[in-house]
Amino acid sequence: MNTESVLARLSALADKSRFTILQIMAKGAIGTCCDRIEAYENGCCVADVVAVTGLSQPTVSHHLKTLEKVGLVRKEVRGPWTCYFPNPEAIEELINALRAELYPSGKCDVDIQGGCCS
Amino acid sequence: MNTESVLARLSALADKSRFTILQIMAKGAIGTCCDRIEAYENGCCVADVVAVTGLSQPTVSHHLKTLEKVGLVRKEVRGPWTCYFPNPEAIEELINALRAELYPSGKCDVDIQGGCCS
DNA sequence: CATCGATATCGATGTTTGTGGATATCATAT
DNA sequence: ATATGATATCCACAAACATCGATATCGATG
Repeated sequence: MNTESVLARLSALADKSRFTILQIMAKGAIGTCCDRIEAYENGCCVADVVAVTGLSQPTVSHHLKTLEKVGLVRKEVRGPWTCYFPNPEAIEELINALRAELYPSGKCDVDIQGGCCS
Repeated sequence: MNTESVLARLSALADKSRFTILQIMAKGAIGTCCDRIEAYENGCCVADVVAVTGLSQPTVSHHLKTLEKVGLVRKEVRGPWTCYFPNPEAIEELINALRAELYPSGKCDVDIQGGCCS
């Protein structure tokens, strides 16, 4: 995972609305109106998120698109509904990247232009 | 860790400049100009970050303050220098929170107002 | 106490982005 | 084909924020 992707996922997660969407997906908090999503799938359609969050439909569509673009959710059209499903692997990748990039005493792979005295 | 703190840390991490600052701290990429920081401490003073990133001094001070406010770095005044040190525990806490909040099939602790059909 | 180096704060600016109303698109059923 | 429900896109607006020049504050030193 390159730094750009890490930053994109962090930005996607850092918004309250999007974080809430992922939470309710993860917790199975949505009794979906879409008759093509099984409970174990932890998925939801756009209207579900609108109902639970109180956000407008365009806003929800926009957030889901953002989450999909960075790989945090997977999109699947099922009949008239567009269904979204969480992608735990993306979170795991992000966690691994954070550990690799931000934990002290790793080898230096940053371009150093020298300290202020060099 | 409450959701508010998680979002604050994610926002702090999601900025390219701040992420870079944490990277160069973690990797020990700074040959510091401050004579009171030992190499093993992975710390740096403000001027070091200015030199390495090319950002202005006010911008660097602002970013370091942001990082400190959310607990990602620790601040310590040593003589004429203000030194900053990474705090790996904050990242670990964040990782644990992400796993707890966003991994599917946990118990639901989100306030549900019902799906769109309820 | 006066000066100097280091950092923090202030104020302004330009960009990004979250939001929602209006509208278009898409899939399905009749 | 036409209508209807579901979602995506377009557009505009407002709030948040990254950035930096100017200035203030703070610590050390002579």
